[in-house]
Amino acid sequence: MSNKAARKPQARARAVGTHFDGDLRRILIDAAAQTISEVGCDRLSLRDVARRVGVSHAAPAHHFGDKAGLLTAIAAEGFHRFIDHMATAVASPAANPRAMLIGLGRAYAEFAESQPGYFDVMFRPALIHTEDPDYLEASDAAFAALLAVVEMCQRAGWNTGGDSRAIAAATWSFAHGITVLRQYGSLQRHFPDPTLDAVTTIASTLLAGAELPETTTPSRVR
Amino acid sequence: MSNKAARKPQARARAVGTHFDGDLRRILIDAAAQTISEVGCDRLSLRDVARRVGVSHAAPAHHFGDKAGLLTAIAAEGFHRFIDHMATAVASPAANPRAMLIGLGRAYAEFAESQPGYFDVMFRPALIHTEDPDYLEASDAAFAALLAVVEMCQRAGWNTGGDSRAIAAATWSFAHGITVLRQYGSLQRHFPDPTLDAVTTIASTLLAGAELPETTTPSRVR
DNA sequence: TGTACATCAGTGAACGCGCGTTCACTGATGTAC
DNA sequence: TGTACATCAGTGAACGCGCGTTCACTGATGTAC
Repeated sequence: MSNKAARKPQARARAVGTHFDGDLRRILIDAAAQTISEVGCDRLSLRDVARRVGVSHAAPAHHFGDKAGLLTAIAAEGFHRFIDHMATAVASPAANPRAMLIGLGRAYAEFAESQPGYFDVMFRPALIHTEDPDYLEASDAAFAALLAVVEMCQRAGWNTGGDSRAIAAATWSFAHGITVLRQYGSLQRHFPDPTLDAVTTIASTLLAGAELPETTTPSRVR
Repeated sequence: MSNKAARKPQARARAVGTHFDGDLRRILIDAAAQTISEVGCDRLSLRDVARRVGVSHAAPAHHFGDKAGLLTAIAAEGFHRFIDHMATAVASPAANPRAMLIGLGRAYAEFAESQPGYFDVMFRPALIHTEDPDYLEASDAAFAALLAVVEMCQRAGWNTGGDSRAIAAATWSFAHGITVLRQYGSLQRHFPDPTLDAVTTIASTLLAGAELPETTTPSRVR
């Protein structure tokens, strides 16, 4: 038995078994993500997922232990997909660090839009087993990937004095904020363009705004 | 009958009645917000709220129609409290527009931290009656207040060429992202300082980072 | 090749639970006359 | 001042529902001998 297998023995279902040849785990995750994209995290039920897949309602519990176990597996899978999506965005040519960071924000919003079932679970710690090693590993890898991009931008001469972790946290926060407010429809209400171009505009706008006078005192409103 | 009363006749319970003299509506909202801060939006039940207040389980439905009605009332009340909180933050002296915007982000995170029961409902459109006039009015007023601050900063010479609505959307997004990632614990995991000072640092960092070279091409990672 | 056994994915019946909503009602209060 | 009536906040019993979890089980497969 290898160290890796000893460390997470139940991480992947073995491709042997009776009715589904070990695929049921993955099938259940896919179906659950699809269900979440339709009805939201909160209305997901194990019985509904089982019904969609066509297995008994006890099957999901058999694979994931409990409901939080299924959601945890979805979140971990979501972070892996997220990392892949981000890597694609960063790999495409960007003229400069600003364009790259803006592209990252855009990719973030794209991911949330194209895979809402996964995205919604990734940031709902109350619903999952946050101490699950697979989940933590995937979540940390996502942050590490973002950090790598930030450091690449710094090596290109951007914001060289800043703490890269703080910059990464700021970038993540900004992208996350745009994305979820967009999902909620809050941004659309006040900023009519509903397309991803709006994200680009918004991101550019805040970055542009940073070039502000340091010493002027603004006049009071009313 | 005044126009205002005609416009929203059911907006406030009249201070007449039998057992609670019309206060039960407010008491239920407070208790529900408290409950949400303890167990989260999703686990709120009308019966639990009624139990805490000490009334029959049918009383909340009597006042709010249904569960979404109660949550809608909480969201509207939350936006009103939010506006008050922001107004206080903006009223305190700020040396320049950047400090003012950072203070706004800090106030945003403070509000979410001090009144989580309200904050959590304000951005959960799936759970409320989003077409409710009170809710829409309160939500719009909050955005208008933010817009006023942005325009004040612009009048002080900051980012004068930017579209004020886009800037406001960007500011809101950034503050929202920091706030919810902090709530989830995602930021704490990668950026250890758990205090509000971290918010200030993060906000400053992104704004500082905007002063980036426009034409440099970053080197590829790996 | 054949037999016996171990494994384990998936079953389906049963459980107890808390929920939202409905509805006929009670009883205190305000008001018209 | 007294009477009759309308209003309406809050009651409590009853409903049907879908849920998560448990558990003894079935039956297909892999493996040891």
